[in-house]
Amino acid sequence: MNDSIKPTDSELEILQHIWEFGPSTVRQINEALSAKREIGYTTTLKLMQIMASKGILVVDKSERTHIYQAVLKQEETQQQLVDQFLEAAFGGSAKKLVMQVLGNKKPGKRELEEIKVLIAKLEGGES
Amino acid sequence: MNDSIKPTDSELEILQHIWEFGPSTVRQINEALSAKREIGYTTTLKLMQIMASKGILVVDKSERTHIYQAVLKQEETQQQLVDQFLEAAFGGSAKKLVMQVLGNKKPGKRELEEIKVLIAKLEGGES
DNA sequence: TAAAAACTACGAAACTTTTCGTAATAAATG
DNA sequence: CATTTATTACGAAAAGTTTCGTAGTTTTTA
Repeated sequence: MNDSIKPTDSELEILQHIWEFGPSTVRQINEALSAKREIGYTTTLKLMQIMASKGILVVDKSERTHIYQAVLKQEETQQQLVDQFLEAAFGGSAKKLVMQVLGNKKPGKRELEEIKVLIAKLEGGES
Repeated sequence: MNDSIKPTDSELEILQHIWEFGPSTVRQINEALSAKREIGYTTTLKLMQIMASKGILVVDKSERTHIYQAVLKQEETQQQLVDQFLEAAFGGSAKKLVMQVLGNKKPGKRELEEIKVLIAKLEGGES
């Protein structure tokens, strides 16, 4: 049931690009990564091939230029990542993580409003 | 200035024990870890020695049984971890992370209250 | 005091991740 | 059509992480 994945940091960089721009080619991703740091084309290719073999990405090979897309939805993956991070870094306490983030990253007024709305909803929809 | 560390998952398990119980011996930590998973004593020892060599832990060798403690405060380390995680998994958006955590972990009423208090403080202390 | 238990040190194996070079092939270009 | 460019496949090196065995000491125990 619990096929919890564990993308590495490099893999997350790739996922983030796919989340933002949709199914992508090796070249597109390599160009995005190259903007941030030096990385060879075949390095990116290999990373993506490994991600496919792990079942993180799925490949469309119908054309010569392969197209990679994510198997899981962004939200599913992020949820797993949050769960793992919460456990590893905050002993599982969601409250501590939220307080830490709010206290130190200081979101703007508008974002705080959205968060308050969500909290109100959570308190209203009493479980 | 920015000596950003990157503890591995094993290292975080060890840090969490030290955060909770204070400076510890290898035996104490090994017993805690052993409760969760199988791990040999010398494995734990080696991990802690490596953490010391990386500057994550500092060792008191004045007695035969060495005592290890964390170099950075829990909050400092967690802040760095949050920063890195935010960047790697949520493209740096604190709001998205908070919304995701609140939405899926559903903290209890009391915890939500604490969070609201913090938000009120953040909104009051207008920047 | 002899044997057992507790510790540290150290090397190295097994894995994983990251990186890239080389080769083979297909497509585009001059 | 010959050459350059784009693409995938593959192997392997380099670096980092995790694991543990063995050896050498010191301490405790029978």
